[in-house]
Amino acid sequence: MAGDVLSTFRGVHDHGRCTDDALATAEALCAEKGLRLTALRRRVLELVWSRHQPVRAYDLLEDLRAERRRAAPPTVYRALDFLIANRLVHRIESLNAYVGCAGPRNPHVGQFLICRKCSAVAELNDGEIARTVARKARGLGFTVERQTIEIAGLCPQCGGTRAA
Amino acid sequence: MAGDVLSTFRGVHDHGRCTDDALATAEALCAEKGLRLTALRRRVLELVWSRHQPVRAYDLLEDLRAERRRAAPPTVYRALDFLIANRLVHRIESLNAYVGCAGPRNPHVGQFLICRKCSAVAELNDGEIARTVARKARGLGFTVERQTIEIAGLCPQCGGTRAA
DNA sequence: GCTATCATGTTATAGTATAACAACCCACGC
DNA sequence: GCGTGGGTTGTTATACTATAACATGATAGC
Repeated sequence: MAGDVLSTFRGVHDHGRCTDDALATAEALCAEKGLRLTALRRRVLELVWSRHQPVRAYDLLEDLRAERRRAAPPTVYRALDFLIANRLVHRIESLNAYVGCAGPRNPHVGQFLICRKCSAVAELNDGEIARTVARKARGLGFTVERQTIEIAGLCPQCGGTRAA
Repeated sequence: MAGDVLSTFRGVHDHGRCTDDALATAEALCAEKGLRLTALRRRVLELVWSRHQPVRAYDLLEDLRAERRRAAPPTVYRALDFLIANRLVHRIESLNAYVGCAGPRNPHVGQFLICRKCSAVAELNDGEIARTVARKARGLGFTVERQTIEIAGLCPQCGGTRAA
């Protein structure tokens, strides 16, 4: 097993459905935990999911402004902070961009395959990678708190080799 | 074996010496490859090494300006571009900062342990991690071009567990 | 020396993110 | 109901990060 692929590359799934699912899951999760998924936060989450690509903060801001004229940078950054803190969204460090978290209920670390051609992103949740990294770090006396693993290259559609 | 640790945490080595070594290696490498390690580029590389921490571009700029009044943002960014392209410097994506590459002659991928308390960074060159990541990605049909692996936490001095 | 090329200077601007304080809203206890 | 207290959002300003575009300068090979 290659591990769970929580978000697949473009074309491999029903995108409208995955957005709806993500919102429903977010609603349920926040209800369980007593978190306030306000209209603004919910809408930002929806906008993050609305493209199948990493989205930049100022693109979200532009979208938001179409329907909420008062939106300013802090509006979107604060919503993103909430969503990230509660694992509903991930930040892709190497792109300064954001993607919806594909499995907010799973314990996970944030491993991403990022296609440089079509910008599609797949989120992995591979325990073997996470454990290997953690073991090596521990062996050096380092206490791991957060793993940022971002793999750039070409997705299968854009020139990757066929999967086995 | 935990793999090579190419840059150790604060206090574990002779820092003045490692800076000198890095510069000497850079000189030699550029001479071999016909690259122009100009005074500016050499100085920026030296400034990157001069602290044992990730350095931000505008801190480098401030340092540079003390001795070269005409320095502007492109001055430092262009020098960094050259140094990164030739593997003499790494960019830490999660910090928007730069560190000297500890082993520019080794084939390597850029794996970093980053202490959130003292900001020390250790560069790993762990083949097992790199191979595991590459194998998983390949298994999904993805062609890997670049791995960004940044592990945040606490170094041994700041609260990490003792190394075995 | 000429010239092509690469390097640097210079000005301006694009892109990313946060500080600081004001206003609002809503759940809760009185 | 009525405050009141915390969390959310509005608002303005600014800090931080990076690049575009064009001018000028240095260098190497001919």
